[in-house]
Amino acid sequence: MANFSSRRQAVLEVMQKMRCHPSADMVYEECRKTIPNISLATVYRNLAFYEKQGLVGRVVGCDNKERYDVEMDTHCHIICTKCGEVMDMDYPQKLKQYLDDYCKQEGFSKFGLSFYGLCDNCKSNQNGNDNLKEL
Amino acid sequence: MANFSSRRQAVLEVMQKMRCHPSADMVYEECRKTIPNISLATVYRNLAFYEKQGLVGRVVGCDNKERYDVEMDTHCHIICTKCGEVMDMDYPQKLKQYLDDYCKQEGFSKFGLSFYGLCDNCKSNQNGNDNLKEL
DNA sequence: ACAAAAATGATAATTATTTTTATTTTTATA
DNA sequence: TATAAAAATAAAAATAATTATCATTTTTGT
Repeated sequence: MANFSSRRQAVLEVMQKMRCHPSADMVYEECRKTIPNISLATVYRNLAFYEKQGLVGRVVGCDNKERYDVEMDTHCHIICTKCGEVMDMDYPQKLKQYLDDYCKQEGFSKFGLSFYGLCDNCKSNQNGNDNLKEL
Repeated sequence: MANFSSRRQAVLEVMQKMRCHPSADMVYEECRKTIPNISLATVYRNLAFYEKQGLVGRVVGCDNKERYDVEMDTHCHIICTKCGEVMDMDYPQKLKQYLDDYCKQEGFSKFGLSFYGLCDNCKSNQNGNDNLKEL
C-alpha cells in the first residue's frame, strides 16, 4: 500500500534526518544532495502532502518563512527573537497532560505552544538587539 | 513625546476598533474608510513599528497571511483549521499564571499558545473537510 | 520661521509559495 | 509482461504577500 514514490520518500527521509526545523528551501537543498534534479515544487507539494497526513507540521519562526517539523505534538518550541531559529523543548512538567486533557475536553484537534527569547548563540553574540526587524 | 503622526495613530485606532485579528490588507481597507489615500506600505510600516514597541503582535492563522493583534499576552488563540479565522480565548484556569512564572524563571520574553479546531461557523457548515489545503 | 528629521504615497522589487502544463513514473489489471 | 489509467514530476510562469526605494510632504525642534 502506502508505497511512496522515490522523491516523496526522499522528502520525508530528509526531514527525519535533519535535526532542525527547516524551511522548504532548506529541505530542497538537502534533497538535491542525493537527487540533484529534484524540483522545488516537488518539495512543496510533498510537504503539503505529508502535512495533510499529519506526518509533518508547520511551525512559525520569527522570519517570514514557514518552518516544517516532523513529530509534532511531542514537544513545544523556543523561537529566537533575533535569528528566528526554532528549537525543540520538552513540555514543562505536567503541562503536556494538562493541555492534552483540555484539548480533548473542548474538542480541539491540536495545540501549539511557543516560547520566545534569545537562543544561546544570540545570547553570547549579544548586541542588545532583541528584534529581527531592527536594522 | 509619543505624539504620532495622524496616519500612524489611525493604524493603531483601527486595530483597536477591529474586533478580530486582521491581516495587513484588512487593516489597510479599514483605514481607507477614513483616510482614502493612505498607502498599504504605510500600514505595513506602522504595524512593524507598533510590533517593535510591543503594542501589536503577530498571530499565525492557517492561511499564509500574517495576522495582527493588539493586546497580546492577555489571551490565547483558537485557530480554525478550515477557514483560518483566529479567535481570542481566555487562558484555561490557572494556566496563565503557570506559564508566566515559567517564562520568567527561564528568561523567555513571552509565549504563545494556540488551539486548533473548527470554529462554530465551520462546524455548522460541516462538509467533513477539516483542512484548508483540501481542494 | 526654518532647517533637519521622520513619515508618507506610489511604485518597483523581492521573496515565498502555488499553479500550470507537458512529460515521466508508478500502479493496477488484464 | 504489456498496457492503459492515474499519479507524480520538472520546469517555468503566475500569484500573493511583504519589503525597499525614492521623491515629496509632514512633523519636530530650535
